[in-house]
Amino acid sequence: MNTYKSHVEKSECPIAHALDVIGDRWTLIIIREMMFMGKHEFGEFLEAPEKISTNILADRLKKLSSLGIIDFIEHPQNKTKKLYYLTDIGVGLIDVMVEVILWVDKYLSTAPSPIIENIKNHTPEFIEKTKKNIQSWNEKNL
Amino acid sequence: MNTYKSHVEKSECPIAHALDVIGDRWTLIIIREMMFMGKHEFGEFLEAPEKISTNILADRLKKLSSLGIIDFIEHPQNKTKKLYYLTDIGVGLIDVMVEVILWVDKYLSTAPSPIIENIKNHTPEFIEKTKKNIQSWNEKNL
DNA sequence: CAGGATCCGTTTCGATACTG
DNA sequence: CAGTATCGAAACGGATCCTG
Repeated sequence: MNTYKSHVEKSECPIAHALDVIGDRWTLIIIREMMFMGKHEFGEFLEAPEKISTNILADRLKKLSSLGIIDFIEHPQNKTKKLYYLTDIGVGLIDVMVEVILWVDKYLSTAPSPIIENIKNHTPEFIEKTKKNIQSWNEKNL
Repeated sequence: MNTYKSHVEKSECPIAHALDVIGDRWTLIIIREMMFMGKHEFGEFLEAPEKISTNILADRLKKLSSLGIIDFIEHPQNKTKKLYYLTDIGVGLIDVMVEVILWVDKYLSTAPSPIIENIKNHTPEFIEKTKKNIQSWNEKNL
């Protein structure tokens, strides 16, 4: 046994600051739904296969807002609704999310799917396309 | 309001399969300590600044083992100790971890640090160096 | 009727004391 | 010193209620 000298010095690894976002199942699910599924409404998030419950969803939406990762506006046609959307900080998480997808595919590989093939072979294009989708929604609605 | 047609079809986004690993604060901390700090022992993980408690640590080490992300051997000098190490699947998470680091730096920016500058400007080299460190430990000890 | 707050039974977490 | 047992605290799921 022989511990190598780490090339990263103590407390210089800032992953800690992301633990509240990345290290939480529900925030990740919400971000996934917004980022890749184009969802914006409370009721849409409830439809995610993980069956998030309403109190948890409300809590995490608040948390993500206070962290500056998402924000919301009033629904233009329905005063009782809000439209949640990713801020630039939130959109910035796409690189993390894509790496997660690639990792799952590479090592935990579930059934092969054409969309994963596409993401794998055209990663930058996929990221750009996703960002464009998000931004075009923002331009129309904000 | 105008929901764009998502380019990712329902249930084709496999992030779900990573939620147990990525969506858990403590597993992420353990992986960080192994990956970047070169830690291998139970007692070393306890020294992380997040102050993981012993039962949670034991639980997560078990969980990570059962997921195939880490494995362990008996300590060569001390029968009561185990040496935990990242498997190939675990090492494969480095791209995710690095993206998290870059995201934190870009958007949540804490104090600027030289090591982050280094990671930012030489990302592939940093990844390679980290992998090499891990692999050289593995070669010596497994 | 939709968002989301509240209440409550159950599960999980985590700090600490403890064991080998 | 690695790992377990215990037990109070917190999170969760689900139903229900409230408000606009």
